[in-house]
Amino acid sequence: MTNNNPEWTCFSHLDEENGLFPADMIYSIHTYRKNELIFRQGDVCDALFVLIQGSVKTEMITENGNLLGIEIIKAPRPLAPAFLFSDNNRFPVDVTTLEDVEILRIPKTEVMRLMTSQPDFMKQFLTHNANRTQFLTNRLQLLSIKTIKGKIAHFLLEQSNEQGQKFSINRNQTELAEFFGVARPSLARSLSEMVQEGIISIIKKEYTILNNKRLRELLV
Amino acid sequence: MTNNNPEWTCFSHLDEENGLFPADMIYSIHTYRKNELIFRQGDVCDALFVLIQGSVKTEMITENGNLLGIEIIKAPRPLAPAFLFSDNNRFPVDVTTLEDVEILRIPKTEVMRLMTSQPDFMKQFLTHNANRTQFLTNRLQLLSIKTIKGKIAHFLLEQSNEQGQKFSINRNQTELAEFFGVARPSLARSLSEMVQEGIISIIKKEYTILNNKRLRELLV
DNA sequence: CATAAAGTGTAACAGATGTTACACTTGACA
DNA sequence: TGTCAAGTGTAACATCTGTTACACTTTATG
Repeated sequence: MTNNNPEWTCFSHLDEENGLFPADMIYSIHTYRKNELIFRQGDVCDALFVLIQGSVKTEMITENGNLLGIEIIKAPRPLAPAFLFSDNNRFPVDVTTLEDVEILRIPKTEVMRLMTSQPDFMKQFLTHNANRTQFLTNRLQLLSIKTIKGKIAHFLLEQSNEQGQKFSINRNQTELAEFFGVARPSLARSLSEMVQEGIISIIKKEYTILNNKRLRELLV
Repeated sequence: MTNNNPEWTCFSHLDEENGLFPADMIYSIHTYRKNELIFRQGDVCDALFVLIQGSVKTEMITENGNLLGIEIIKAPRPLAPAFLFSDNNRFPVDVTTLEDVEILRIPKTEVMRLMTSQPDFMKQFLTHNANRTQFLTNRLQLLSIKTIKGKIAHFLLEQSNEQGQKFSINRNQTELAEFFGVARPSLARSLSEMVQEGIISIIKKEYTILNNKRLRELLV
């Protein structure tokens, strides 16, 4: 999960007239200076906003999975596209620029028209939101598990689904602890206990699941 | 947030030919008996499945807000519509019937066609998914708060945004505790401490915020 | 190779929450 | 009105996690 979502790179070359969008698309471009508050929590979200230049920060769950706090969004990416069509279509957070930014604004009605006339646009929009939902669902599952060992088990079992019993994890303990929303020494304690109990082994960043059954039991 | 989502009631009368869908819509109807496992976690989700008769249970976050566990879905409602368009389009959970059910299946390509040809269908689909995302985001914010008093503060402040400083909550302590994912006596302890500290008052199910500032400080 | 920075293992202690148990209050209903 | 079930308040104790601190190991960099 990266901030530079390839789905939306088309927008970064909007001015090159690359033909992905109809010539008659209704839109406007807005520029803001560094450190401007451009959306407030509660603002009505009646258009699709796409960050096409620069970066902003919001306070929400981050795309790289860390807990609530500051999320930094870099162009090109849409801003809260899921809220455009929700019944309570208001921004859930404040959005502040980190540098000079350019934002593409497409009115909701125009988005609707694009969706019906441009299948590729629709597909991108749907896929982006679907991925976001899946990501949120997964994070929610992880956070719903209350014990640290349970979180570890959930995470490792997910990895092993994709990569087998032995795999490497490219995050250090500090990053993992943030990802789980726990304190680093607490994570280290849980990990070393799981190693001592023979459930997993850790050599550098190589994790091996030794006892699948007992790992599953930790999920609770 | 109710299980009988009015957005989708159109599907419950599909056989009445009410004209909401084109006569040439491609679909199939599948029936299952009670206690059948109809989807497995990991199954590819290549069509839109709409439960039009009966009820099923899944293990996920529930729509009424309780933590992981059994979610009961009653017709009419789509099953995991967000996963249809995600890159990893697989069911995140097992789905089991609770009674005899009927499921409408619309292939992905047909969904795409409907979306472009039927603006109302598209709108319903988008709105449903948007609401779901908003719901998940909100739950995630709540779960990200680690202290019980913080969760209570988040919840009460949300209520007061909608209803002012004084409002009634139609959940009992047990339900609230489940909603927060904490133990009931622990919730009771935190509530009574907040009352003693003069931050809120509780009379029956009437909650009043007495000290907005201190309540906010509990969010951390 | 030397050194600093980053990462890891671990311990002692504090604080928060869960568990269990029980008394009391309220509300529904015969 | 009496009775029972559901809901609430609260206490004692167990358990888990966070905090802080520090030593050790590994990695990056000059």
